[in-house]
Amino acid sequence: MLIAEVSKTYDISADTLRYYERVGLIPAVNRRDNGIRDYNEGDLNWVEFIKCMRSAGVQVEALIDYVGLYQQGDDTAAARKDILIEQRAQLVERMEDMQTTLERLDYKIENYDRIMSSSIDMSKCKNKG
Amino acid sequence: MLIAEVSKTYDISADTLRYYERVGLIPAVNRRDNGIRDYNEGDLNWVEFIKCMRSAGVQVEALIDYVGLYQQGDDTAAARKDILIEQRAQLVERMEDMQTTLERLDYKIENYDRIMSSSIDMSKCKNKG
DNA sequence: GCTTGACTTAGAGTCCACTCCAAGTGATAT
DNA sequence: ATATCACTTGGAGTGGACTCTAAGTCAAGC
Repeated sequence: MLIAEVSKTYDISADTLRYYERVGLIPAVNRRDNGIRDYNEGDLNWVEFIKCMRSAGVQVEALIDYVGLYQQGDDTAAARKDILIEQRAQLVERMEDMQTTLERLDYKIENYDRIMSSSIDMSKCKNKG
Repeated sequence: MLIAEVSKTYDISADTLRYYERVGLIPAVNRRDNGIRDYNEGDLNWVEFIKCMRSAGVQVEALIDYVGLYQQGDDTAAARKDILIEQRAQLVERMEDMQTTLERLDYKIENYDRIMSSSIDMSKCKNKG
């Protein structure tokens, strides 16, 4: 699959796909004889995985480390797992912060509901009075 | 409360506190006669609110808009509420992405557990055989 | 009276993660 | 053969959110 179609399929710009490969966030992509990228299934799996991780805010550097270890072979499985566990922990922490903020936003929004409905009541009184 | 103590209390650098005020992310802070910031309770409430929002990734610009409206008075309550609702929606969306990624990480970590325990079994066999 | 230390400002610099640009190649359509 | 178009590269530029620097003010302690 050419980069344009990958870009469309996964909604990632071609520039970003090239950038991901350049910095080692995905392993080197399969190429045609003329050097043009021709993503195979394995390449697409990486793209999809990285898209998922990035959409959750997992840092590029952690993913680069992960991919680097992956390319060094099976011996690195334990180190790779450690990276995933660490990233998971950070993810959970961020989600907890977000949950706190969500509750606070809900509270404030409810408060605005109350304020605004009471001001409507007052205007009704005015109109009536 | 002087900026140094606010910085310590809320774990936000003095530079960041000044930056927040400069760009309008919090309303102008109370000052002593000589111009030195002396945060009162209202100021601290803003600091705490902004810290909470930023820790969840709510964008600075949305918060600047919110604070701007707040300073324009009660007429802006509806617009402020709209901002909160919009930010809440974005927050929920990000949390959903994160939930998806979390599940995927859990799956991969479990997978590493399986791979690695099977490789331990093999080495046990080796040692025994 | 001089040093120390916390504060002030405007503005420059940094980091991350892209995003864009210029110059060039190579296959296809007219 | 010439234009079009998608692709290639290295490197420069951008946007968001800080973070740091330089130059200066002010109050307290020796």
